[in-house]
Amino acid sequence: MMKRSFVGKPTWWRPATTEIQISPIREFVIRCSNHDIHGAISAMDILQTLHIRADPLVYSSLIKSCIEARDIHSGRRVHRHLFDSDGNIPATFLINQVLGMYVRFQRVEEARQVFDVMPEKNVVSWTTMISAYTNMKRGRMGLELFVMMGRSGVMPNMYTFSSVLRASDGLETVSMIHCPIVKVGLDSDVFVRSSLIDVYAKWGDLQSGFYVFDEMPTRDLVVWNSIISGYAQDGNGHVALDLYSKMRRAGFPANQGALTSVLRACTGLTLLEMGRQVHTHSIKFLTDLILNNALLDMYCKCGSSEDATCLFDRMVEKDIISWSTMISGLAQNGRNVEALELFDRMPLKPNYITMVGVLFACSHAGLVEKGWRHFNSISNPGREHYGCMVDLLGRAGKLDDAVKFIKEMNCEKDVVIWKSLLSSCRVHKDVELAGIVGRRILELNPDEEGAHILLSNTYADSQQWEKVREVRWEMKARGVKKEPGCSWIEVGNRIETFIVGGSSTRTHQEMESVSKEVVRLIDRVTNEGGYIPDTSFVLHDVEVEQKKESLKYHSEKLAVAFGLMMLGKDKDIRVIKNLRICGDCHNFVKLVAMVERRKIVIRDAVRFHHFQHGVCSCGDYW
DNA sequence: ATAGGGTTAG
Repeated sequence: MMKRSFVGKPTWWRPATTEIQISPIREFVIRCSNHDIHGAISAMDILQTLHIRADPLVYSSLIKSCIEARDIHSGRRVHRHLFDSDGNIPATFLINQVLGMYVRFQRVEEARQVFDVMPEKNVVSWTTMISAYTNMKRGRMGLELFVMMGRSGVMPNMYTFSSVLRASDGLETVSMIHCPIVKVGLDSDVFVRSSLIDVYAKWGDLQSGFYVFDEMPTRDLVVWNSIISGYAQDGNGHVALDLYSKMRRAGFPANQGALTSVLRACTGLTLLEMGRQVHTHSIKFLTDLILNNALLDMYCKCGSSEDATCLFDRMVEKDIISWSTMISGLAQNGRNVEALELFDRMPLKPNYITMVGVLFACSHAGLVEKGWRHFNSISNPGREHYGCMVDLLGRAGKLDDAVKFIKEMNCEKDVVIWKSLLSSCRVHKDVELAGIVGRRILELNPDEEGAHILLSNTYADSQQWEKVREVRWEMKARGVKKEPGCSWIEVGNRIETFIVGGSSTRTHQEMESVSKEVVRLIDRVTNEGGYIPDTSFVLHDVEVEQKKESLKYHSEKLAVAFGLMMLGKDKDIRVIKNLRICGDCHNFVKLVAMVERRKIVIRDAVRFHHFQHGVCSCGDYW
């Protein structure tokens, strides 16, 4: 009798590859993967011991489930399965899915390892890696991969371009990427366009960004917001607001992103009333963290820390930006102690920016000891932190300590640091040190306007008119111009601007009545508040009467007078000034707030002054 | 299977 001989395993035990035989298991795996990943993977283990290769859909479904369940361990098991089963190389699209999974789990290096050994990389593989790197702020690597991709002969698509644009490190790179986009006609894609607009704006070429925007046949909300936020961030709030209303007229609804950009524009322009209006539109998005943070910042920077506090207390979710915004916002509004208390209550780890706000609060509250303690708690202090400390020591009159600190500090001694010291020299009338520091600044940057002014002011304080003339002459020779004092106030839906001695938005006649109001106020505070003009703030060597005359027309006085004339009794007067408020105006406004029984808020170049009942929130320490 | 915009200091 012939014996039947078997070679290897019996035929019925052969790896089954047909759809019919595996389909029950496949269905089991897919069904499991929705609620029980471990069970599903165990089923895969069984398949493997049976030498049954699951079909791609099974893997695809499993990977998706792992991502959804945020289960990286199971993800790794599926990954191993994919490559272990009998040496076959998985389909590229499956490996791409594995890449995507690791990227989602923030494991770019793991993704990279898989990517590097992929035999066939397609557009998706490359794009997944490039966008992973750009999202992790590793743009350099993203660009490198983009170049490698080109060399490997794979054509980028719109997905690739919109990702790689965000990795660009300067205008040169942007235009280098822009060229091929135009060449292959991918600039019609809205994603590519919004990336282009954003990245042009980011590197300071808003004009090119606007050009990309302007020639678009079809736009969507994101494209609109890209250009709006570009202008808002560039400090061009008026253009941003104008574009926003155009967007609304074009029929687009205001979503979170758009409202956030509009708020930023309001913040930049210090438009509190408009900001409030935006707030009412924002209640639809009550829980949007970014929008809330923008609102906090708007209220703080528009001088209403009360509104900011109220919103902050109601916010369900707060991140480090919310806390940092509130801390420095309170400090900018003279609520330094509260700022520091808030910092003590903060449940999150402070970052670089948080500590800038904390030190700012210490320096404006004159808390030297506390400032030192906080400074020493920073593990890796940077330029801004050193700057705050110089400010802190200088303001407190510890000029020697400030000099010592600068000498010993482990960071570049730039113009900002020296300017901070120079302004302390002026406050504490140290003419000698001012001369040295001023010269130092002008060596670093001969066209530094602020240093010239500070220096000449310091000399003027101590009546060294010869030196004042010297500095003024040097400014003239260098063509350095003093920025004229300028104040503005929001009345109705308009902004009224006042420059020294006049107005840029009112007629001559209207100015006459504003001047009359200033005179009336001066009389009133002189009689009822004992106001004496402090002519030491007039910096030219002229007769006393002439000095008094010139003080009258400081822009902040005009703006305050205008506000009192135009706004209802129940409204606070809110004025913004481009330079620092002068000492005479500071005293004057304190008295006006008292005799007129009004709350007056002036934001100068550095911070807010809240005047009420004859005192200022800064405690005259500024 | 891969893509775009919005928030804190200076």
